[in-house]
Amino acid sequence: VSPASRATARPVRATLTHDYIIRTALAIIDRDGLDALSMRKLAAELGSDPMAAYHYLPNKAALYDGVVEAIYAEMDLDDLSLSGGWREYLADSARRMRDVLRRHPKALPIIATRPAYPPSILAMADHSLRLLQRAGLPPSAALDVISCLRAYTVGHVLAELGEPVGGPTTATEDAATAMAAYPHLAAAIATGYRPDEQYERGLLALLDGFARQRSPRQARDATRG
Amino acid sequence: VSPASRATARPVRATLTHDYIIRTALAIIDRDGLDALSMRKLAAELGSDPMAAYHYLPNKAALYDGVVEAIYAEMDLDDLSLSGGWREYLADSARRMRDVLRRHPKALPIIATRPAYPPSILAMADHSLRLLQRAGLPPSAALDVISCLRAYTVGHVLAELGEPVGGPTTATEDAATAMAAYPHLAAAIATGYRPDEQYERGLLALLDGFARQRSPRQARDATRG
DNA sequence: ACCTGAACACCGTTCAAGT
DNA sequence: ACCTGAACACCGTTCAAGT
Repeated sequence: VSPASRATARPVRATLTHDYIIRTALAIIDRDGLDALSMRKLAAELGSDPMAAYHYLPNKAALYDGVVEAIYAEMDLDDLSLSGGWREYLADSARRMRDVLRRHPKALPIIATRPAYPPSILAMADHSLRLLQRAGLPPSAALDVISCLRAYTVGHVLAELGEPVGGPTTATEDAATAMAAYPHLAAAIATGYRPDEQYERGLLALLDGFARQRSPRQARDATRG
Repeated sequence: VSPASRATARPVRATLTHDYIIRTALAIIDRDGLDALSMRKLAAELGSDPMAAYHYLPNKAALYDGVVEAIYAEMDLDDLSLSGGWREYLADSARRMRDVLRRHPKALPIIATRPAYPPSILAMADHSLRLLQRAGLPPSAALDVISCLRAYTVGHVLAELGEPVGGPTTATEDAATAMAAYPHLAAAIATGYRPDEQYERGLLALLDGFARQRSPRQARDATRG
């Protein structure tokens, strides 16, 4: 490595691979944000012509798809305990999903909206459904359970870490001042924001609620009063 | 109005107002999608120079903020019953939120990520907290409840109607083929997708779960077995 | 096969100018 | 005050060309 090439920071070049392109794109997103990722900037980071990536990808949307796939691939399920009951398994896999999303806050808009069916997610879903059906739930109800858990998890991470799509808000009144007129809201917010505890509470509430739906008689009794 | 100006479709021009600009922007998003909204296209629709809007808005991000605000303003709470218990009120306001989000699927990415504290939302939140505290919850726990409900609602609508941020996916394998290897998943999906019922199930599960957390002894008993 | 480079039709926004 | 129009520094992608 010559001193000159060391001085030019990035372009060390590793022959360009689909995988290498995707990993570089994810690095740019994590570092500079979703809007900062352009085909031209990606090329500069790769040390190639802006058009070189098009030999491995049909368009920029495919780049996004690859990035989402790469993120989900980070979720390893090997140490996910299969021995516990359905509640433990569903809770653990939801927490694991949350952890992965939280690792890439700048990528949340594409994670939350681009379709992706990576083996990790599908395997988790399949095992979840198996456990739920074994516990007495019909297939459609079981699917509802895991769909709602996923929706809750994505929504919660988005609320916690999601950056405004379309660029930063023009600083007008912030939350604190707007809420001054609402006493209960102001008081509640003053107690602080603890996203981990909040997520955990909602997760357990969802699981408890679904467990109760499993036995309708019990649920009906509890609803009164 | 001359025949010529009637022939040129759009540019009827109404002197340009902040409100009129925002409403036109929302109409473009609803019709053509988020990426189709450009300052130049907006100007064409308004019948003005591309720079005219900058007299009412500092930048495009402010346009997005206005659009989100306008969407939330659609939610009218006047007929939201205040007489029922906290569960009825929380369920109703969550459903109302969902209805508004579903009316603007193309705008979901900005709704889900841009901060907005419109009176409608704040008033709803405040009343919810009041009811929850009256039911015995401490302020922080009450805030957790409504935050989780909002996260769940946003996440669910996003999963149902969210279009891929960054453009349509390059058609590779679709969901159906990818899931062939996962029998429980395939069987569950074959039963069909009913988003309304699914949302309702998750909503009630969340509320049931939170209701149970309210009385810890009862919850602890139910957890075993 | 893999990569380049010019070119096209777009962007958001600045800036000086018009009324 | 309100709006225009040229200009700047960007975009994603097509297309012909190089090795």
